[in-house]
Amino acid sequence: MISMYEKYVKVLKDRSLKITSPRLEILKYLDQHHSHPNVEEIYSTLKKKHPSLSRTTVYNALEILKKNKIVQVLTISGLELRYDIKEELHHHFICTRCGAIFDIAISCPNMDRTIVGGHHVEEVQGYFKGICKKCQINEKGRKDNG
Amino acid sequence: MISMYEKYVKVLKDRSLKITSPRLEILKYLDQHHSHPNVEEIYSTLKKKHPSLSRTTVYNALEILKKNKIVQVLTISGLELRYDIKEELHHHFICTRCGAIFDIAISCPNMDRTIVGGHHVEEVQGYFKGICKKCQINEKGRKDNG
DNA sequence: TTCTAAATTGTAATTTTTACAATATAGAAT
DNA sequence: ATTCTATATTGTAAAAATTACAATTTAGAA
Repeated sequence: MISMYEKYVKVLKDRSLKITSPRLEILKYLDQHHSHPNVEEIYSTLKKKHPSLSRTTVYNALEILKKNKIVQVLTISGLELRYDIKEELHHHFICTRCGAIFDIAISCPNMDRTIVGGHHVEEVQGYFKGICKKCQINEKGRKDNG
Repeated sequence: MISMYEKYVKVLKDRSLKITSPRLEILKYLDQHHSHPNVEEIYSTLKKKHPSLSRTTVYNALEILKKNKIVQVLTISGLELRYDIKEELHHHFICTRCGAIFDIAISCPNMDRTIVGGHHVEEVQGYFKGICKKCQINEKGRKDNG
């Protein structure tokens, strides 16, 4: 039987990173929850099943995964860092009402740029901020009902 | 003689905001320094000429100016918020080596979008991260010299 | 000039992230 | 399998950015 961690082991092995339980758990969490969680969400969720987990370990592991381009860091919130498993390039939308972050799959000619203004580009992030679909409906209801 | 603050008074008046010394100074600072400063830079610089200024006032004033769309907040750093007087829409580049932020004037079809993925857009930010022109030269020199 | 809502100020608390030292462990070498 | 070492984990404490809040001051209207 193939372990459910097999794919995450491979991801780490491919980068010559040590296979550790916290790293596997964090990778699995990000792979299964595309809510762009912050550190606290990852930590508190995993802590339940792995009481020995340290918050610092989550920070350390995410830092290593970021450096190895396995995860992506979003600064969209301005309040805290949010994390995402790296897949195809895409933009993001954050709702200023509920805080939810959504992937935005639109074509963008500037996404693949390797140079802008003479500077060497290593990462491109497109952020949209506003009110999400769901919150618009709630807001409408609130207004309609006084 | 027209005060050098005339234009900032107008900006505030146009939004029915009270004309206060901290607000005028902050506006002038942002207008004259397009380095995308953080709160600490604004505060410590203005504090020299206006010793009674409080850090909280800088936070409060920037919050008001942001709400009134007079200044723009950049979350590009992830470490702290950086501020910019709002002018024509443009993207930004941050150097991960020296922290400098540069305006990037490139055309972008997604910049004027008012809806993405069904969500209502109020703000669009395009961030590029990498090594700036200057740091590339320094880095090269360092490598060449061992 | 008087008045009041709003702004400023300073302190304290909160939140997020980093620093660091002690312990534990993955994986290589034996 | 055992030993070894560089690296990872852990917990506590510190740092940095931001927010909360109450007291004082003030802009601008009456």
